[in-house]
This record gives sequence, structure tokens and C-alpha cells, in this order.
Amino acid sequence: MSILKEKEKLTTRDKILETAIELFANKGFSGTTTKEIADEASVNEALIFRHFSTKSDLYAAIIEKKIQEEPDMLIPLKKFNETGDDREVFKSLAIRIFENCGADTTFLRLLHFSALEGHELSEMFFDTYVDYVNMLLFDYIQTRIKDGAFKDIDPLLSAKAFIGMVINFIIVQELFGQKKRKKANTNKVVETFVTLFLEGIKK
Amino acid sequence: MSILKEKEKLTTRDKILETAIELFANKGFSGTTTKEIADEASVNEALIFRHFSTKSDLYAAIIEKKIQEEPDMLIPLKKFNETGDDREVFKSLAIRIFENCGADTTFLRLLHFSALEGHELSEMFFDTYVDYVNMLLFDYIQTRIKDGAFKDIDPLLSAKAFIGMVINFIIVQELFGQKKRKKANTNKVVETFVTLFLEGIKK
DNA sequence: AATTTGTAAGTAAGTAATTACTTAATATAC
DNA sequence: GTATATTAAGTAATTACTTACTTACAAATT
Repeated sequence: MSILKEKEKLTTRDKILETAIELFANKGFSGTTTKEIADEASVNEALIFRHFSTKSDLYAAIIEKKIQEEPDMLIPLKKFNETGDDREVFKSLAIRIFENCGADTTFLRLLHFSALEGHELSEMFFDTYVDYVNMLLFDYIQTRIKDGAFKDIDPLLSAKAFIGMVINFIIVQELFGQKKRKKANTNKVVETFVTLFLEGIKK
Repeated sequence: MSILKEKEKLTTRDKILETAIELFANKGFSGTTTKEIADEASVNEALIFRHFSTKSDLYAAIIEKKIQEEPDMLIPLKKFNETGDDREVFKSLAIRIFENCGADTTFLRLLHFSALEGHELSEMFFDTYVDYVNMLLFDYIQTRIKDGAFKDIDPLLSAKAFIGMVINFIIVQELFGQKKRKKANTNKVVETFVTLFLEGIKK
């Protein structure tokens, strides 16, 4: 079954949601009109307000949906938590982040727009993803410090340092990324970042 | 002379510009109305269009103004380029970035909004600040590799790694920063990041 | 010195188009 | 045959931008 046919089978509500996600991610909340959403979704504009009482409600529904989707960025951390193969842990975490944020800019753009435009759910959105990953990596680093494998360095700041290297690279490439500029080799980037970080933190 | 009196002395054009900078930074281009700008600047709305033919023109004028303001983030790089005191170079660069971006969110918000909303000058805006700092740090690292002081690692990726740690920390704190959350001690953050990075890159 | 002229600053009241959202009637499915 | 899905056609408010007019003030001309 083709993707198109899949999309035709969607309920009106889901057609609206999917289209709105795309538009809000591309143009922000105040940059997107309900008429635009309706046209793009091939749905009568009045139907939007049958399913969501206001434009803000539709936006909130989208963020809530994104929040509920379990982010699988954290799998590597859970998976390798006891093995102690540091390089593998950091590598797979970085690759996960690349896959989650780098492949499709929708998520990153939505997250940034919601923060900049000051949406009420923006904070929860942030906590679910960014803060959660930070805390997981914080735990891992703290353990490895206790093991005597890592230096006695602030584990939260170290976690933020590693995530920062990776996330900022992706943001620059995907959010500010000019079309002309060629994308970097993900593997090389990850290898370099992990090496740099581990050499810096290892005892 | 008080700040207020200074502001009263501003020409109409400058009153419009300053108010528009604040509003565009806070609510984005499509989130800001020309009536709002006029009211906030205590200026008749028609005057905006006397000075700038369209709302887009006003926005472009703002970004151009920001681009022309020489960023002094790069001073430490120029200053310490020959001394070879690596720790001092990276520390003062990080502190500069904190001072430039962290003190006032206007600049960061404007930069992000312009990228997300896809303004035509966004690319130049980005190049002037982010890209330029990247290149300067790239040069420094490359030199230190040739000196034999740093590992033979990709100098551009290393530059991006360091900048990424710092910038992402600031973005999280200032752009996504919840009011409740207390701000970190800048000095400690910088010390940790510089140590981590230098221990990782030094031979 | 008095008057005209030129130019920019300022304003109130408008424009047509678009905004988020509603209503009331009609088609469709069960 | 009733409940639900869908629609066209509205609404009042707001949007970016214009128009036609007045005021302020300095230079030029008389």
C-alpha cells in the first residue's frame, strides 16, 4: 500500500493534525493560518474547529502528541548502562540524537518555535526531551566517576557539554543550514566528538 | 543625562528601529504587528511606512544593523593568537560568548527567529556571527596542531565541538530557560568546559 | 523684516484583504 | 431515521499599508 493511500485512509482529525504539524514546524504558530492548514489538508476550514476548539488548542494537541511519543534517543543509555563500554555508549547516544533530530527537521523546528513563541507547553516539551536525556547521561557519568573510570568532574556539566557538542552541530546544520553547504559525514563527526570527550573525561 | 532623556532625543526612525528590534526578538516577524510597534514607540503607524516602505524592509534594516555591529566575541582569539596560552584563549573566548549572548537574549532570539522564519538575510546574519567565530577558532586549533601541542584531530570539528558546548549551554539557559531554574555559575561552567576540551585535545 | 517657499514630521481616517471562528443548512453513514 | 460529517457563507476584528491633510521650521526671496 502506497504512502498516499495510507494518507487517504487517515481520519479527518489526523489529516488536520499531520498537516498542522508540518505547517507549524515550518512557519511557527503565528505564521500559520487555519485556512492554510485546511487547504493543505484538503479539509473544510470549519472542520478544524469541530475537532479543536481554537487554533491554540490544535497547537497544544500537537505538542502533547509529540511529548507522548516515547523518544528512543535514550535506548543506548539504558542498554549499555552496565556494560561500561564508554565509547559504545556515547557513540550510540550521539548517533541516536542524529537520527532523531537530524533526519527530519520537523521536531527541532517545532521545539524551537514553541520556545521562542513562548507556548505554554513549551516547557514540558523541553523537559521531556532535552532535560530527560541530560539526566540520563548525568546518571551514567556519575556512575563512571564512582567507578574511578572518569575524572572527578561535575557530571551534569559534562553531560551538557557532550549533548551540546552534538545538538549544536545538528542545529547549525539543519536549522541554520544553507542548502548549498554539503552535510558532514555523520560517522566522522560522532567519532571525533566521542574521542574528544572521552579523552577529556577519562582518568 | 538619564536614559529616558537619551531616548527622548532619539529620532523617530531610531525610536521605530529600537522598538521593532525588541518586538521582533520577542514575538518574531509574523507575531509582531506594525500597529504594535507604533504604539510601543509612541509614533503614528503611518510614520513607520514613511521610513520603511514595508514591514519586511523594517525587518531587513534591523538585521543589517545587527550585522554591521562588529561582534567583539573574536577579540580574545586575535589577542592571544600568538601567546600560546591555550587555557586563556579558550576561557576568554567562552566568557566573551557568554557576555555577548547570555546577557541579553535579544540577539539570540533575533538570530533564531530569522533562521526559523526563513528571512532572506538570515544566512548573512549567521555567517557574520556563528560561522566567523568557527573559522577563527579553526585557525587557532590548526596552528596548535602544527605546533605539536594538539592532537592531529579535525580542527573544524574540534572548533565546532567547543563552540557547541558553550553555545548550547547558553541557548538552553536563555532561550528554553525556565524562570524558576536558577542560572549556573558562569565561571564554573567555563572552567569545566575548557578543562574537558583541553584535556581531550592536548597531546 | 516680512513673506514665500520647500521639506520633513505628524496625524486621522481610510483601504482591501485576511484573520480566527460561527452558523445553519445539507449530505452521508449506520 | 437519527446522529454525525461536511459544507458554503457568513461574522467582527485585525492586518499591512495609503491617502489627504495639517503642522513645524528653516532657507530663500522680496
